[in-house]
Amino acid sequence: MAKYSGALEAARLDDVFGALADPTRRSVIGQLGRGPASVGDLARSSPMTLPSFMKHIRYLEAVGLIHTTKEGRVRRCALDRERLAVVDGWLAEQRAIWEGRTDRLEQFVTSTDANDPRQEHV
Amino acid sequence: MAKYSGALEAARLDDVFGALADPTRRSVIGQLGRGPASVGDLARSSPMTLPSFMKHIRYLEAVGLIHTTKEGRVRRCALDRERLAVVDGWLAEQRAIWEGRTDRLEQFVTSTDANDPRQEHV
DNA sequence: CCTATACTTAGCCGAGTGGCAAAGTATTCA
DNA sequence: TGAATACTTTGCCACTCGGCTAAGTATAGG
Repeated sequence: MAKYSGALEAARLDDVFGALADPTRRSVIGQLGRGPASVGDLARSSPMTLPSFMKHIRYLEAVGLIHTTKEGRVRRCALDRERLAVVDGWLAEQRAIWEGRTDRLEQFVTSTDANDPRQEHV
Repeated sequence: MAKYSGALEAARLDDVFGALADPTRRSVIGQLGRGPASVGDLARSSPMTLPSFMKHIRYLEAVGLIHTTKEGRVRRCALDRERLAVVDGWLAEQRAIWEGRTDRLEQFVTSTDANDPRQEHV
């Protein structure tokens, strides 16, 4: 789960990409894309035991891709779409590099330290 | 590095997302986006030892994000952009699930607005 | 031929991931 | 009240990851 001190955006990328690197977690994201659901609902489509499944839920929550609330004995999960934007941002940045323009789009998308005159690669 | 038997696409997603979950590897991809480079060139921007760095190179190569060739005593690395398309594909799939029609990057990145009746949070 | 360069191989290590089973807690329902 | 439901906690385990050092191999250059 990557513990950076300064590079916030990089830490988020580590976390989010790491979260997406697992089929169970991607499946959860896919299901929550259709609307909120309880842990039990989500777990039903997975072959693993509940404690194991819960680890994935907590991982996703820690990373900020989902958030959960307890309602009675049920834990309801919902997607936090905006966290996925860092992926789009990174991809856009790469395309900007390929196309030789290291400027506006990238600046906009990775808006963590916008007052930093680009200079870090190599 | 996930070894699936049937689910090819899922395995690729595991691998590619896994590859992107590391800052050293993302940095390599970023550098190679500007053109091919030797292992030494790439490693120079990283604080780690060469053997450690090489592991990342081999990881990226195994996943299909880069390919390398040996020229004399130098190993030249180059980016395989098309492998990154699986990420685009997955994101598009998610967007299709929760928005149904939006596919413009800028709009997605900026879309923290919720004019969609299906979601109450965010 | 000798040396510097550019990896490469081998082996070790601590931390983290991803899974399990068993037992516990808190609600809900009859 | 008592039982079923829906997690939750605890503890264990195998394996991978990401880093290291040390030593080896293969060119390139002088």
